[in-house]
Amino acid sequence: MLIMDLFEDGHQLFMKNSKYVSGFRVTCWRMNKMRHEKVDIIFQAAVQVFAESGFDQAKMDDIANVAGVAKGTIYYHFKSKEELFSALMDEGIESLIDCVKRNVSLYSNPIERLNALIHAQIQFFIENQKLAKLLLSEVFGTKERQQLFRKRIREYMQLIEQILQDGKESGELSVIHSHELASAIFGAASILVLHKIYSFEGKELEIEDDSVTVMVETVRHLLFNSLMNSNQN
Amino acid sequence: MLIMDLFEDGHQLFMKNSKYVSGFRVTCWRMNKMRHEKVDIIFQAAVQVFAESGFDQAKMDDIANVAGVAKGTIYYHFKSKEELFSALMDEGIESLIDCVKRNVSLYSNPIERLNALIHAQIQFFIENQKLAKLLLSEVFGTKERQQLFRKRIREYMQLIEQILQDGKESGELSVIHSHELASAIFGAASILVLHKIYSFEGKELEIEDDSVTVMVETVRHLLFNSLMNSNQN
Amino acid sequence: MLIMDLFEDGHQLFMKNSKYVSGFRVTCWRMNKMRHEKVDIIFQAAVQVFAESGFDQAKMDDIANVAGVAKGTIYYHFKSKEELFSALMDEGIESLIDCVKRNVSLYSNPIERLNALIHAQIQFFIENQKLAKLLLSEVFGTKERQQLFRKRIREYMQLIEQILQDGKESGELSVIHSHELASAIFGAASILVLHKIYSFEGKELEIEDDSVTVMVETVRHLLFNSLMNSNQN
Amino acid sequence: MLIMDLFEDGHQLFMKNSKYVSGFRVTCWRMNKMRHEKVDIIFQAAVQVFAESGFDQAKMDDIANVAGVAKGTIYYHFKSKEELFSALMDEGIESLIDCVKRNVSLYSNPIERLNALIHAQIQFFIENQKLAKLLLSEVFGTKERQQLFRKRIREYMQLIEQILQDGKESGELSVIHSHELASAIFGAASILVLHKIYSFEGKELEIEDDSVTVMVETVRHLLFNSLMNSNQN
DNA sequence: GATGAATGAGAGTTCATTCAT
DNA sequence: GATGAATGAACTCTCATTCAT
Repeated sequence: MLIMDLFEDGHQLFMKNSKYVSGFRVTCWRMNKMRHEKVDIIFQAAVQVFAESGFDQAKMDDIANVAGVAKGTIYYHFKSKEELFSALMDEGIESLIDCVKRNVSLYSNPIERLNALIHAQIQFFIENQKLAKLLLSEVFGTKERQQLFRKRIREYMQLIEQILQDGKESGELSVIHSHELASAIFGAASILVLHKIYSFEGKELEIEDDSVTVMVETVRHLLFNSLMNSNQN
Repeated sequence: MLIMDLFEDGHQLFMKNSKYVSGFRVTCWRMNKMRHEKVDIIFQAAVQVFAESGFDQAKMDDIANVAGVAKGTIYYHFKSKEELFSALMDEGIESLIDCVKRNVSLYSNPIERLNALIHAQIQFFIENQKLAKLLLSEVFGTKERQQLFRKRIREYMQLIEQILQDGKESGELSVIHSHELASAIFGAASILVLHKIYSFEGKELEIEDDSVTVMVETVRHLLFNSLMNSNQN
Repeated sequence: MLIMDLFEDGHQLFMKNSKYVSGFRVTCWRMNKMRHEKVDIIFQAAVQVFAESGFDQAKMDDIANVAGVAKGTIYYHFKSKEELFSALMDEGIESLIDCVKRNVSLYSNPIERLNALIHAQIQFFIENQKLAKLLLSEVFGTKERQQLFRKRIREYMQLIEQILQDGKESGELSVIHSHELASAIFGAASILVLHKIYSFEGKELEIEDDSVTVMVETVRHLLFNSLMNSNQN
Repeated sequence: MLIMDLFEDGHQLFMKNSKYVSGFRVTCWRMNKMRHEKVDIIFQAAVQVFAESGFDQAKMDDIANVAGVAKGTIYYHFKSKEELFSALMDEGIESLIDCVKRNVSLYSNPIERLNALIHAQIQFFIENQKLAKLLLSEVFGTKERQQLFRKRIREYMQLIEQILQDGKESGELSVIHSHELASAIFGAASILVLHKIYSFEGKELEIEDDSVTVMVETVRHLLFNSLMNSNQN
């Protein structure tokens, strides 16, 4: 029996009732931060424009236009383009971590926890495709600013690493180089989703789409099965 | 016996005698393109500057300074910043594909081929860290230009996918969703290396460094072992 | 006997009991204009901020902050930044003129009147250093607005000129080009004080400071003695 | 006999053949700095625009228009508005100092030297009226940048002070508080000229104008005569 | 072939002013 | 009377690109 079948029925992601808060859809029953309404409008516009064009190409004018406010209004609420972007990314990464933590915490078994993590991460990225693009395209760059994002992403990877180590200690997981493995797993799931998103050029990938299931299955297969056929031995 | 031990002695990467051609170290006995000397100087400078700053932040002035040529000279050889960058990326991706193909072609067994691919890709990125940064930070973005790079990266992923399918057909590999799996594998290896490169902040990661072995082992473990301990059954 | 000894004991400046009214210290028993309290608070803040930064660099935000009122409140009481500034300068110049007139009027002898004027002007600038900076840095500029200030400063210079002409007519003063002389005298006293104020960078020059006496002596010496030694003849 | 008659015939200012170099008319047979032609054009335009509007109100666009170059050209030669302005002021103050030094050095007698200084300064300001406005309106302000100008102006005042002290020591001059006196003399001559320039609103004050003589006479009278009539004793 | 001074469209940012509350 | 969020015109500065030499 494949481990990937383990949760097929039982588990429910903490993603119901998700709603847009401050630009990207925040899932997991996350508290709505109460915030000035205009700030939220700007956040949403910023996510869209930054995701479309990347940090450098994004113009404050465009963000203002999309938000339907004057350019000055953005600067009334954010000190600079940089700060707006950072606030965005911080909130994004925090949301990812919150969401995944919440889903993982439902299980105590490392295998189940890892499974939940994979599922949550993929689903989070699908539900927040703009953020996914932004995160993964801006997190790897050499600019000063991007070092901060990598720091925060490392926090997320430590989540993974912790599960791996727990499982190793309890003997339930077979793990070597847990630190490296964590980033490999993060990379596998992230690039897979990103690649899928881009292959849809234009249309948004729907959360109900079968490909979500396919992606989850793929990563689970990678983690919990050997690609070598057992009848090879 | 772990598959990852399979090649420990025997196989030799096609990476000996690598030399810098046009800016990034090109491995695998790749033919030196014969080119105008100035063009090569510019290429090398461009790789460095683009890798340091990303496409948007990189200034033609800086490239000219690093290259030690006048700004006009760059424009004599390249139509635009865009074209210079594209030429760079194209050559980079082509080098990656060449290198990996050459190493994979040494084996006929899908498992060994996959193994060789992993090894080659990781080593290529370590030997060409600047290119690695550039490739992975510029390939995921929504700009027009980046779509072309993704197209070329997809070529590389198809290399992986082909091996997976061959192994599936021959019964040697246990594969589902080979298309998705290919990008997951690419992502795992890429992000792992990138993460390692960035964790060295400042110093360059040496090819002799143990961490290279660690990274190869990590990906192989992910591919060829189940993270579930067999004694779990 | 030097004329500069003439008044050493006897005369008392009209500057006792000076108090701050509308931002700069107003001396000479000047009537407190009864004014809306908020207006005075704003005036005081404005003097400070304008003196620190000059007209152009001064921000309405800063004035509002220093005053502890909302920006809108300033606009409720003053039509514009320009008007606020003009009101300030007008009041400042008016204070200077009032103060000097009052002190001069104590004497009937042109020499004594001139002497009193010098003393009063220097002391006024020392007691209102911020105003002094503002006055002298904003009065000489080519902007439209500054022409108005120059006009008012000319009023002050006419005070000087009148004394000179009176003395000339009565034969008590030896004067040529009284109009030009008036501005030279104004310049000598003003720049001397300003230079002194700036040489104290940071600390405020105290009214009790000896340098006040020194400055008064210096200008008197310039006016009432020849720099040529009499034994030169 | 009045000292102000002393030089009426004999002395010749080092101001013949003056020509514009880098924006303001440089007198005193000063060497033409050999400089890129465009830089000079920009300098001249900058002097004009800065003198018309002051630093803050001056727009780089205007300078570019007046100079007949593109805005970018200014930035090709000067790092910033600030730097352009500083270069201008530095050169201006240096020119003043050079010119005055040269004229003063023709005489050995402190009285004659002081006389030459007055004459040279007034003539310099008349020949470089734009610079005069700029210098005197920007030198007294509280901005960081202006502290540098004051420092340089102090250099000039030290020239005056040195003459005063020399004369005091040789017994030829009757001086008290030479430091303060120096700035008073500077102020008298400067404000006198500035006041005159502004009173011509519109037309340029010509160097041949009688008022130049009047101004020189006025300051000399102030210095070398007592305003008190001798028959007062 | 190579140069680098010149260009100018375009971007981020500032801030006096307004006005609904 | 007082507020402060919102505005948008205006400004400085950047930098890819051009072209005369």
